[in-house]
Amino acid sequence: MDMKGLQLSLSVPNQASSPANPDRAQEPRPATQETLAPGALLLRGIAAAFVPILLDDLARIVAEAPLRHMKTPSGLRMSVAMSNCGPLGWISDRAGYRYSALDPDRGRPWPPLPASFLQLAQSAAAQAGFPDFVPDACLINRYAPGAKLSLHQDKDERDFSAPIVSVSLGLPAVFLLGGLRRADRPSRHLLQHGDVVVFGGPSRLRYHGILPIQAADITAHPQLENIRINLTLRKAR
DNA sequence: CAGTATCG
DNA sequence: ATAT
Repeated sequence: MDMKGLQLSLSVPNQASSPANPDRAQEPRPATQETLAPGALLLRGIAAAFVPILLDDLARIVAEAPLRHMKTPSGLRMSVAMSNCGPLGWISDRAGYRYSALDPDRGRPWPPLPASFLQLAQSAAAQAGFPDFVPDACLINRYAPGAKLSLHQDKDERDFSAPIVSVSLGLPAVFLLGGLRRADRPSRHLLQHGDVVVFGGPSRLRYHGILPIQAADITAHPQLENIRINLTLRKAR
């Protein structure tokens, strides 16, 4: 049977609807914000004005520190390709999850955190009630169609008082936001190009994840053809 | 357990 | 959805 047709006909609970008018599908969306949970805020479209400089900086970063598929501690390949910038980078291998000042693939420091990343993250954090956010790590995630990130907690940082700031570019994704226990049923939220999620305070340790990405035609940015890029800024130390 | 396999 |  045609499972794709069936899935397209099903509504996704708790998920925002897409624009009905195709002519407006890639217009800049007005900046709106939605509280997903206490301490978790979705800022729709706020990265739009930053996109050209973000992509320019991103191209230089991944030219120096290439995206790669890390391994889980159990030795399995992650479907999301990752790199980092900033003083610290999140890495995963058989030795576990941790932050490292050196890119293990190159034996060199990660590229610097660009001003564009820092300014966007601090602006988003301030709007969410975290005016003093100073990230020291940015994880870069590249999702091709089919890539996903199953439900997990960000708990490798020393300082849980700082929020996580997550920037979405390119293909849309369904974001799962769970509770503090893995068994808590997640809510679902559509993340689109230019959206930023900030989660901190009582939501800092919520389980979260991304459903498998679906291919689509976004057309606006050749660098984002058929991929989703997620920038996740953190204070690791 | 940031993945995958298997089950009803 | 559930085990791991």
